[in-house]
Amino acid sequence: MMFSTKAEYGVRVMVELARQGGDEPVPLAEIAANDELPLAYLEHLVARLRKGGLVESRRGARGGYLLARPPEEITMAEVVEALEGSIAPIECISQAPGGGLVCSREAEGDAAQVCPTKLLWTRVRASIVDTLVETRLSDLVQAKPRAAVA
Amino acid sequence: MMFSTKAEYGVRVMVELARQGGDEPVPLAEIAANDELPLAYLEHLVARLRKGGLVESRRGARGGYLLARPPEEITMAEVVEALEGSIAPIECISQAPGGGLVCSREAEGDAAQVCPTKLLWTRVRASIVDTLVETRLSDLVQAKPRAAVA
DNA sequence: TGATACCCTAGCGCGGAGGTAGGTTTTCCC
DNA sequence: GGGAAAACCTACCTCCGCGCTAGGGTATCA
Repeated sequence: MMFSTKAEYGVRVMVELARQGGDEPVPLAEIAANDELPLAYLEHLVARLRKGGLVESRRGARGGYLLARPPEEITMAEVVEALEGSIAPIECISQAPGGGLVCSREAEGDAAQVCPTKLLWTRVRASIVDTLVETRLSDLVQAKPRAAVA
Repeated sequence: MMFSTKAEYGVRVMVELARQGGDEPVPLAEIAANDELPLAYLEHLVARLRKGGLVESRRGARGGYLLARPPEEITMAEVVEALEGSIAPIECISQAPGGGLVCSREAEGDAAQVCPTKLLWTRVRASIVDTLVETRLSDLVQAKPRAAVA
């Protein structure tokens, strides 16, 4: 297993918000009920989405959450990163402040000492990020006949 | 973080075995010393590699491990799967006994109920597996001047 | 016969995942 | 103005798997 339920639940919330479409804010309680997810826990996740600039909130009665941008302009890379933190397939690989990837195993002085497995994890990371960037929120929103709109 | 150190260490062991090349079995203690990894822990990992048919062992004095096949014929998908178990980006997705992917969230009776996020995780999984299959052990083995062969 | 190495089972400490609890603040509607 | 509805914030709690360690047993060589 690689992504936690943070990513799973969070993506579901985003899909649900995209479905409701309008300018009317959607209360979290409604989403929690629809997807049968724990409300209190969703609050933590949606806080991350908000800090990531993916979602906006309206407080008070008749409040709730809305997408900050149209679904076509939201990539799943943004969503997953907001929820899980920066995407790395393995602990020793992280992104340097410049875009490049760093392997903590080759930090030592010897420049000749190249980590042989870095190639693998770099490739894996790239393929994950690529498909997350290619997949937009709008791709996940289908017509699914919403059973009952209470 | 997505793969544990099981994958990290295990891949390193495989690379080390590929480097030593020959028909001479390599004792695990040597690999542990070279890579500064805990021997007792490596024993657990290499057991998985053996059960996965990737490595063969010789017991007793002058024993050790060898690759079961030449490095060009070993994909990283096999290695990672042996170490980590079946590759799934998220808990609710698993592979059915037939190759297809199953989402535990849509098990219920209604056939109309399609999980909207399944598309995403299916894509992610596919891209990971693809690059793991494409990358072979031989790709990771470079000339790295081994400092001192004791 | 001893040293060397693989092999197996058990257990343990810690951190993070996956929540729960309870309060505070903002906003709408009557 | 006074609820009620919702977002928001902080603190906590439990459980499980990761990353080991420990201590044996067993095969094989010199």
